[in-house]
Amino acid sequence: MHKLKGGPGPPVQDIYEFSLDEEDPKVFLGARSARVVSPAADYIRSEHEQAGLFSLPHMEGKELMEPVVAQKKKRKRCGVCEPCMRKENCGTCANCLNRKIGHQICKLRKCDELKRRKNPWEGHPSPSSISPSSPAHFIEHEGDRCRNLLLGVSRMQ
DNA sequence: TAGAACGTCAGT
DNA sequence: ACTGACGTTCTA
Ligand SMILES: [Zn+2]
Ligand SMILES: [Zn+2]
Repeated sequence: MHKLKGGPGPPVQDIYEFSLDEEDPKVFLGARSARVVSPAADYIRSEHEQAGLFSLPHMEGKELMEPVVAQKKKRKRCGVCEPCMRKENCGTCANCLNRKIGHQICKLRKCDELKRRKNPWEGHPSPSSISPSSPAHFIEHEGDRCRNLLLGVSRMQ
């Protein structure tokens, strides 16, 4: 509801929903239409269909929910970092300029947490070393920073 | 390795 | 259905 239109009132702070489930890289059947990415299953299904071995369910316009699971849940912006609090896009950065095909948020508004944090063991983002001077603990607790800030525990550093 | 393009998710 | 934006893949 009330989104916080062009109100001069600073109090309202686009609070974002905080799902306590930081990351559930496992079972998350959230996909709207179960577009589960199971290459194997998909492949097999296709093969069978094309081979005429069977003609997939005739479920009234419903796609079958594959049990295969997976599909990493998308992370959401923290909502408290500087970029996150920016209210409008610059309109001049590369992302703003090719929003139509780039599908990316304005560079000035890209959440700091989303820029960093991407489990090193997960994807490419491996700058050779995760922070030259940052004990693992820091990184581990880094995530709590935002939450704490929201909770009013801005007693850090 | 950064940036562009694309696929897809997720909120309205 | 539309639209914004994250994640992955492709490309220079
Ligand atoms: Zn911009
Ligand atoms: Zn943020």
